[in-house]
Amino acid sequence: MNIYDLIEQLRADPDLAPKIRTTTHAKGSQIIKQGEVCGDVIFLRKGLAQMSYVTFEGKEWIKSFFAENAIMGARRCQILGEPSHFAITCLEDCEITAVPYDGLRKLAARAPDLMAIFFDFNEQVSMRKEKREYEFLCLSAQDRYQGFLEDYAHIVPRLTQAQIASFIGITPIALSRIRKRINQAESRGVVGAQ
Amino acid sequence: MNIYDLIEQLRADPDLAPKIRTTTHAKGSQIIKQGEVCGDVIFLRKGLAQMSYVTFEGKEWIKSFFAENAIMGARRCQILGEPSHFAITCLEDCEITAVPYDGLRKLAARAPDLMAIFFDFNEQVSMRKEKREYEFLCLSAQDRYQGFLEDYAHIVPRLTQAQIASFIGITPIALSRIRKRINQAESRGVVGAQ
DNA sequence: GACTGGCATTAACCCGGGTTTATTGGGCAT
DNA sequence: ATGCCCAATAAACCCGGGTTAATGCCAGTC
Repeated sequence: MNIYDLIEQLRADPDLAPKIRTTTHAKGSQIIKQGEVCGDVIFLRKGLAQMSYVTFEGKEWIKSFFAENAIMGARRCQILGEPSHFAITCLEDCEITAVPYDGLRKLAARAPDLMAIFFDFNEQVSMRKEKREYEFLCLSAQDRYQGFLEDYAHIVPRLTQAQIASFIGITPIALSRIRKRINQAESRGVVGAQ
Repeated sequence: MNIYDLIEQLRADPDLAPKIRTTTHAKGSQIIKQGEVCGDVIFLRKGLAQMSYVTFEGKEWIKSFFAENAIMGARRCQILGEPSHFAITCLEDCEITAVPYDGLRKLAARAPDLMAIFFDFNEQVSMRKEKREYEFLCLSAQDRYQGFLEDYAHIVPRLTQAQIASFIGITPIALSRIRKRINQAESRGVVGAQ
């Protein structure tokens, strides 16, 4: 199910339709700011975005990337109405459609097929988070990096090393060292083509 | 909503009722083994259990603890029918009620209030996982330990240091060093009662 | 009381990653 | 071509946590 069909389905509801807004955001701007409340479910039509925490010391740790056709939101705001612990920032110019969560939740209560879609969506998110927990618990930084290159191959070309490092939980310097190690291992291990 | 009421509600369904089994498991035994398929949703009536990964090198990393009145299961098995990446092990003698996920899922599709319960349950799990991701990304081992003591105060007395260490992603030796640091800081900082 | 096994702690050593600072090199505007 | 900015790399140093092995400390049990 792509988000365009889903948004069409939401627009069909007369209560919800007037609350649905489509907007554009320039690269670098923030769709949700850390510490603010935003109860919207955000459908990313175009562009690339990240969710990230900024710590007291001013360091930024990226918790997720989102590309075209993704669904984002701050669960904490949606469910509890409390301020978001993280920000959503545009890494490229973005086009989004925002739908208030409570309206969506009410509609879903009346529309079992919609509830099922979000139920399945939650399951997908759960499984991604489970994998990420596994990687932090059991894998080294190098293993996490190599796993990232595979899993996110489609967006890797659009990211900087610093962004990738922040996502796997290390500094850009440490990532640079890891890349060096990998290159050295490869040049030692691989016999030249001729 | 406690699990006893929920189980009663599930038993009311004639299709599902015969598939519901209540069993006991001795301390140390495994309810789900790593690498095996178990599509059950497991209601923990009594006892204490853990979910954990065992790596190639034989090290065990604990991903969650569950006490009385908790709901557990391997999402991967339930949703995809694939082998579980982790095991569920009893830390005390346990009494559980197991319900097949697909039956539950079908019933939920017909019973919106049940779907809503599981939807909310998923939201709770999502928020816990989000917190855990934050802790691994942004906090030091010491901060994670002190956070654990607060969040899990009710089960801390039932756990060993090694289990706590495994949960926060360090070795028991490292945890012992952290505890020493904390004690020293306290004895320096706190003025005696008299 | 002596033996045993499991848990927690300690010490000694090593290594990966953080920190700081400096260098390189590629885009891009003027 | 020049100068600027930023991403990426490199070098030097430090520290937290892993590893191994030894010690202390109970609680059972015979």
